Amino acid sequence: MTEGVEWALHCCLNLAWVGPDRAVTATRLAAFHELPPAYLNKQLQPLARAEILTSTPGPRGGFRLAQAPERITLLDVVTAIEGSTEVFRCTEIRQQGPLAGSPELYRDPCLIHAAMQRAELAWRRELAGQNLDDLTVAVSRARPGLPDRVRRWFHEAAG
Amino acid sequence: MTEGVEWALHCCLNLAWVGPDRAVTATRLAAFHELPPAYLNKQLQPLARAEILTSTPGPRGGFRLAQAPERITLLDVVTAIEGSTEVFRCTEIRQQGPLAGSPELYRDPCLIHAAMQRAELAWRRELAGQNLDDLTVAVSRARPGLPDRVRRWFHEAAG
DNA sequence: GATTTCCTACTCGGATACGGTGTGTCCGAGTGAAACTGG
DNA sequence: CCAGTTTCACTCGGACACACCGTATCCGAGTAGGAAATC
Repeated sequence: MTEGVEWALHCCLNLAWVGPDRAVTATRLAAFHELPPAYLNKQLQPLARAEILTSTPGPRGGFRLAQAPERITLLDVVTAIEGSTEVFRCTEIRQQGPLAGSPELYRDPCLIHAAMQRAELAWRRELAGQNLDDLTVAVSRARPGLPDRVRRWFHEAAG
Repeated sequence: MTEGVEWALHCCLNLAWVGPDRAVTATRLAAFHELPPAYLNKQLQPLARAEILTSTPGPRGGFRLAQAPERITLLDVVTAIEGSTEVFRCTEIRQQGPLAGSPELYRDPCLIHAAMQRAELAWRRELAGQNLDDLTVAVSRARPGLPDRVRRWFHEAAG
């Protein structure tokens, strides 16, 4: 899995602290975790295309959450970065070889593929069951003072 | 995910049909699905290291299942090929940046990491819940005649 | 004919190239705010 | 003082290199079986 997923999740969480009123530039989001700014910008763009973030160019521009945190699931972020293709790619090799008959025999799904799909479905279900708001709640419980400090840091020197 | 996982699963299934009495060469396993023989051999080696298969060199050598099919789970095969590292790599970027304090503050786990771990655990649990024997049973139900034909093909011209 | 020796073909196993994708960087198009000018 | 215009710094967005890992191939080490030679 791409490390862009990790960056995107942390950035979404930070944007959740800041709130939708103020836009945060990719450079500033990168500075918060010491990430390469241009590359982070590149990673955030699929999130904007997926309508998880909104991006505004120009001065006082930047990124902000496009929806309420409770409406953005972890699955949304992951699929935005990694794409919606299954991680296990079934190339249907069962249809190749000396014993492979006519393609009509293979209308029923490949059972190995099906088994992997079940596992992947469980993974997706778990990811879809948690949203950004759950994360903010959990973090504010584990680190009561942190959210305000983060919010203040993003407000300061931002304009 | 590597396509080697798909190959390994199909090969393990075929070896389950053949049974542990006879060894099957990588070349013959490859021919059954029209795969590049040398590369398939390379993919089967981690399975041998993981003691899922046993490999014997020399004439009449090849691969065979090292354990009973019901003792080999899909998770075993996947981790043998892909490794046991988590697919989501937490690089602890929360510890980097201007607001990152001393490392002692980060003894509690990264909550984003924890959330991804939960999803991955669900995935692993689903994979561990199915073994090779389940697959053979399912296939023999969906395609009653297939197992015997596969068995015969691997027996013929093999010695 | 039995036994020992040698040889040969066969198999896995690791070492060696190639290509694609993730990683990282740079520059241009567009925008909004601020400054300047004129009334 | 205020409105209109111009300028300009700032931001995203996509185009351009680099590196690593998955893909693919080849050759050597080791082995088992059989053939040949010997007793």
